[in-house]
Amino acid sequence: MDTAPRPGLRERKKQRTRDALVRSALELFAAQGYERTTVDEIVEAVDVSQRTFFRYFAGKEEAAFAVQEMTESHFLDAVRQRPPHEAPLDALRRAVMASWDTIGEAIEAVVPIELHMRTYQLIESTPALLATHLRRHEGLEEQLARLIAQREGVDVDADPRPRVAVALFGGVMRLAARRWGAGEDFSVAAMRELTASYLDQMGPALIENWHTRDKEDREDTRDTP
Amino acid sequence: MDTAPRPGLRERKKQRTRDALVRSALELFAAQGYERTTVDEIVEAVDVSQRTFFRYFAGKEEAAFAVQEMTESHFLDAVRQRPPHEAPLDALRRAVMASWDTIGEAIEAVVPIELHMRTYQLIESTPALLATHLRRHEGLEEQLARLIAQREGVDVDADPRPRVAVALFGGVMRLAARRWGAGEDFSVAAMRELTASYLDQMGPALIENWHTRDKEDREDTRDTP
DNA sequence: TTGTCAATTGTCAGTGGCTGTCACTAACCT
DNA sequence: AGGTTAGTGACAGCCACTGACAATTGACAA
Repeated sequence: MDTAPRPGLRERKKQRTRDALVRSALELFAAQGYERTTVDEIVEAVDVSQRTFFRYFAGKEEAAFAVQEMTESHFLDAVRQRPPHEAPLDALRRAVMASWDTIGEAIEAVVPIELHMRTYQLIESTPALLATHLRRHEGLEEQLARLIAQREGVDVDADPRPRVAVALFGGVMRLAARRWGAGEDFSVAAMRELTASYLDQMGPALIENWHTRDKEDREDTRDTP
Repeated sequence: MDTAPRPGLRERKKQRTRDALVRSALELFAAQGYERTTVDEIVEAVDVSQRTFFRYFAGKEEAAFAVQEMTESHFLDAVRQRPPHEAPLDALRRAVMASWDTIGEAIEAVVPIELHMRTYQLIESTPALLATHLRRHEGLEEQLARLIAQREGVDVDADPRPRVAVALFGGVMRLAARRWGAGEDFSVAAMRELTASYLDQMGPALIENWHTRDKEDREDTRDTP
């Protein structure tokens, strides 16, 4: 089970180079923006050739998502650890909250958490990065759907509910992230509160009539009711 | 209100050049794929300089989404035309269905519908295009949320329900599109059916217990219920 | 220790998307 | 007709990214 028997010098060196590239990239991105940072600048700070950078990362973007990658698999693990009696959406919600609490350490091993939060904010505000982020998010939804289907003992392709449930959940999670990025408070606590409050609104938003009181409000100024 | 008083020779020429570039691009994309098509190839078929292409489109991608742009604003119009007594999610659903019916003509003015469907399929299957598509989709959701809030007479930023409702709806619409792209039948009819069936599952997916029968299934193997 | 093999890296040359600049031409306006 | 403006082409250049080949270095055995 232990995935670390003994890395070996070569492996360790590789890991160090990779981490250094990620750190260099994220710092430069945070300092001057994603587009205004060239790959040459990134590699210069680590003192490797540009070609080496592209051997570690398929593109400049991949370096920007290196830490995100970690948090995503961490979240998937959190979902897997949810007790099976929890309802699907409940399990997803609790998994998110739980993973916020424990992801910190893993991140710090590569970059300061604050830098990661700034990167996340940068992703939300940089069109090119946001686009890639959303594509990755869809990939995650597919994996989640399979997990949920497995949990509930149904077939992902035969029963639409796993994918629909995850789509609903994912839609709201994205909304929370978007609003978080548009706000002022870039703390984890703010993210957590926003997420919770939006998830709470899933039920109310589905209710047919949003106006429980003052029906006068709906006097139609149109001709055909 | 009429936005077409008299185009003028200059305007007409510009429109023709733009349409020709879109058609050329979409045909080449469909024939050899997005990445394998160079801008030089696109402009050569229309006999303009590469520089001109980039004066019409911010990038190669923008040409790929030219027709999508039309369908999106068409859909927004359909939402605006929904009678105010329909519940938000009901109005959205009916607007989608209605816009499928009437979008055809507008598309044909630029490219054959079949080419548009192939392009849509290409977008779903090309990572770079899919990413951009998803970003555009989020932009659309924001506009939708404002529309819904206006319809219901609430404040988009004070009341979370418009954005949540749209997020739920958008999530399911994306799921339908994704599954459509993964399937075999690339017809509008197939898309319509898929959409309807997934929207029907929104309620069921939110139900706490997916297993209506055999409660034996849920005997908890854990200690803390 | 040393020689061999394979993985990692650097160098170089090139492609393709995209931008700035500038001069030229064609459409518009009076 | 003549001046103004918009659209265009040609050219130079930046930057992300790739293929090919040579140089280096860790891994491992003789």
